[in-house]
Amino acid sequence: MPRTPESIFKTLVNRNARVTAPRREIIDCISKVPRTFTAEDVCAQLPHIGRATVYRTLKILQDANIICKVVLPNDEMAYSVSADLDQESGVSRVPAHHHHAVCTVCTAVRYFNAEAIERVIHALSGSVQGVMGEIIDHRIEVYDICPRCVVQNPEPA
Amino acid sequence: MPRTPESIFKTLVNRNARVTAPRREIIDCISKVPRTFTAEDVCAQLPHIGRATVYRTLKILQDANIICKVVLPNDEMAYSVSADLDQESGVSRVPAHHHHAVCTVCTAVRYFNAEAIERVIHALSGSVQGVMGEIIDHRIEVYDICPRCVVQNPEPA
DNA sequence: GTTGCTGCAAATCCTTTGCAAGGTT
DNA sequence: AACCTTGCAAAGGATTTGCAGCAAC
Repeated sequence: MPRTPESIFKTLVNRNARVTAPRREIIDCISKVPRTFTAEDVCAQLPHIGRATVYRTLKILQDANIICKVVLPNDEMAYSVSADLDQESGVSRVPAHHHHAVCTVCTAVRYFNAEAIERVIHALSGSVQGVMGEIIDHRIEVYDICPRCVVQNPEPA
Repeated sequence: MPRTPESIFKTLVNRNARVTAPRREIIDCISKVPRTFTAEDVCAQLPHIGRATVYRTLKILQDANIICKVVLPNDEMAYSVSADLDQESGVSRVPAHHHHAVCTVCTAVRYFNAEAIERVIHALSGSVQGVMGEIIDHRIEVYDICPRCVVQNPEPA
C-alpha cells in the first residue's frame, strides 16, 4: 500500500486546496522516500521553490494528516509521511490514534497500533501510586533497526 | 522527595562545574514549580541574567540529567526537572530509563516506569507483521489531568 | 593563579508574515 | 472573474558564538 502522490492530491482537493505545481513537487519529493524530513530538507531538495511555500504546504499537509511529526531519539522533531492513503477516496487509512516506529539507521517510519499497549497505558490510571491522574492521551515512539537495515547491517558474530 | 536546589548544586560539583550566583538563581527558579518550562520562560523570570547564561546553564543541567525534555500534546518540547535527587550523594534517583506523565492542565510532570509497558513494547518485535525490527529504545509520554487538577476541576455532573 | 563563567552583542538558524504578481478553478 | 497561491523580502523568535572582564576554586 504505497503512499502515492495521486492520492495525496485527492485529499487536497477534498479539502478545497488547489493542486499547484509547487505542491506537486513537494508531495512527490516527500513521497519518494519513507524517511523523516524537515522543512529545510525539502527546501534544500527543491531550491527553486520559495521557503514560504514549502513551510505553508507542509502545514497544510499536517492539518490534513498526510504528514505528522515524530520525535527522534535526539529529542528533535521531524516530519514523516503518515498516510497510507485509500486510492479511491483519497482518505488516510491511518487511524487518528497511532504510534511510530522510527529506524535509528535510516529513519524510516512505520505505523502501528497495539491493543496491548493501549490497555496497559489505561491501566496506569490506578496503578502508579497516586501520581497518575485521569489519562487523556499518550504518545509512543519506538526506536528500532528496521527489518531492511537489520539485514544490511548484521550484528558482528 | 523534593527536588532541592542544594542537591542539584552537589551534582554540579560532582561534574566539575562551578556553582555561581546565576546558576543558583536558575536552579532555584526551575525547582520552585514542577511545571514544564522553556529557556525563554527562565529568561523572562530572571531578566537580569544574560540569555546566553540561561541557555548554557540549561544545557549543562540537561547533560547532567537534572532536567530533561518532554514532548507536549501540541508537539512542542519543553524542559522539566527530572531529578528527585538523593540528598546524600546528589545523584539523581530517576532511573536512566523512565517515562513522563504531563498534566494537560498545569503541565506538572511526574515520572514513572511500568514493567508491564516495557514487556509489551519488547513483545512488539515479533508481533507487528514484519514492520517492526530490532527494538532499541522507546519513548512514552502520557497526558493526563493530574490528581491535584482533577480535584480542582471536577467533571460537570 | 588558573580555569571557567558571565554578559553583551552579533551572528545564525528556523519560521512566519505582508504584499504584489501570477495561477487555478 | 473570484479566489487562492507563490515568491520575495522583511520581520520575528529562538539559540549559539566570540570575546573581554570577572569570579570560583
